[in-house]
Amino acid sequence: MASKPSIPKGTRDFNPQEVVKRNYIFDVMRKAFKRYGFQPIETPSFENSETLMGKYGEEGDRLIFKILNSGDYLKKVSDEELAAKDSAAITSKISEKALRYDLTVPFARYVVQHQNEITFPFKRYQIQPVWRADRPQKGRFREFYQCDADVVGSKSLWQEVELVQLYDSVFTNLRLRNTVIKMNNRKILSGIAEVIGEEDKLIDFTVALDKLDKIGVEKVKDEMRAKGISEAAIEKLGPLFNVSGSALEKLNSLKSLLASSETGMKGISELEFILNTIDEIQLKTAQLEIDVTLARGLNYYTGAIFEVGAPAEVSMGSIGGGGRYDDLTGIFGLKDMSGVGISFGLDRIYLVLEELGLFPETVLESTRALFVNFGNKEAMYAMRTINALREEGIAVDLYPDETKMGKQMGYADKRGIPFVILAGESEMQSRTYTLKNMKTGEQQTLDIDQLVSELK
RNA sequence: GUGGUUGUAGCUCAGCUGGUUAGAGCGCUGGAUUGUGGUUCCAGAGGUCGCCGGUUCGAAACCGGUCUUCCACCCCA
Repeated sequence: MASKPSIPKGTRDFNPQEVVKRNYIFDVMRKAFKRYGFQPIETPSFENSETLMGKYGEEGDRLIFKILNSGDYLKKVSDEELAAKDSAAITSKISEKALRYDLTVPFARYVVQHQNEITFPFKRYQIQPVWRADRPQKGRFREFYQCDADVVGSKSLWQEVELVQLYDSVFTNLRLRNTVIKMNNRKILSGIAEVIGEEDKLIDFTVALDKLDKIGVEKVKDEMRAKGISEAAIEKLGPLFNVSGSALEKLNSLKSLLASSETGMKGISELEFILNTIDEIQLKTAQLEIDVTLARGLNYYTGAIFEVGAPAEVSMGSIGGGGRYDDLTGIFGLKDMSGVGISFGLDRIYLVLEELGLFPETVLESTRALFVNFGNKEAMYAMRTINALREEGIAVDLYPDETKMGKQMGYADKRGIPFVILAGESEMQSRTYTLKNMKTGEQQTLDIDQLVSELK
């Protein structure tokens, strides 16, 4: 006997209700992307390994799903290598392709490859699944969707301003209020590292700093010490841990800390511009905050760093992130092409909307009305009407079998179909229809025109 | 990748320190109700207790492995 079928860890099936709700989110995003002037592209679900490997740090390489070569994949591996059991060395010989890990790197590859066809600045959006060989948790899957909007070929900070507005617009349209858009700037982080004389430990330093709100000042300092950052340097960070107040106040205290760093001051002025501009324009529902400890994200960010947190009442990691990367296409041989982009985590946004009950009731309605089947003669009468209604763009259906009415009504009820139409012998004679509202139980007798306007 | 946790009917879960034929609620099927669903009543179907192995006279329960779930770390959407 075959054992019960199953799906791989961290993957999911979606039932009709779930797909409909996911599509609702996709629609909101797609419309917003379009309204902001982004154009859609798609890239393959798998890339050449060399395109992906090494782009996300050591941790990232581990999380990339590798695809085994076809055919005799051990052919290129020598007996010595096999005996040594050196997985890392063997991997590159038995696997030349890998599943997409995010949408940004494939996009960079796309830009370089199609640079002569693209008109810059190029604004593209991309909604596709990505895969990570991570250990699943709540809101963390091995297959999930990212929805990215990026602009390449412009260094203007107006892009950052627009992306903040795009976040605000999407979350507002999803009725998700009080999202927090946290912003930082990589130049500020570099500036701090410079000021404390630990430039070469930038990554270790930022990773530790990023944990501040989670583990507290002392543990952050411990981690910095563990990574070899000097006591004197940690001492100089003192003011950083006490940065508080409004966004502009935070910027001011940073200014005194970073006065001696040209890079740091550049980061501050960038942040200041974005902040002031947004302040002028105003956001609808999101809050824009400065978070100097925000350092997550990939090592390729060079300017702005974004992260969006869900409203405080739901416990969920970030539901979006992004930033500016001045040199991403450089990896693929195209210099001086600055890009900035943001990403939405569809699956996490879904969980948040579900938890807060924010899906509109109407998204679940699939079929508007169901015709009861009274037999072939009546079904023929119904089918002509069904065709007419479908021409009008109304989703209607005929119950396929001639069974007891109770069963047919029960079917409509369970499927959440709001109307049932009875068209039996008496209705046929008077060329009418009995329309039953399943919510109120009310029934009325209508002719075809009335039926159409009632269902529209 | 490290540490922990979970798995019993379609779903949510009981099942005491191992002891006959494994239970409940909801759901499902049929009937009460041959042109009226959601309520009520009656009847019924459905489980190799995640999987493999071990301990035992006897395992859903104890042990080991494995898969899965969720959680923390790492990292991230």
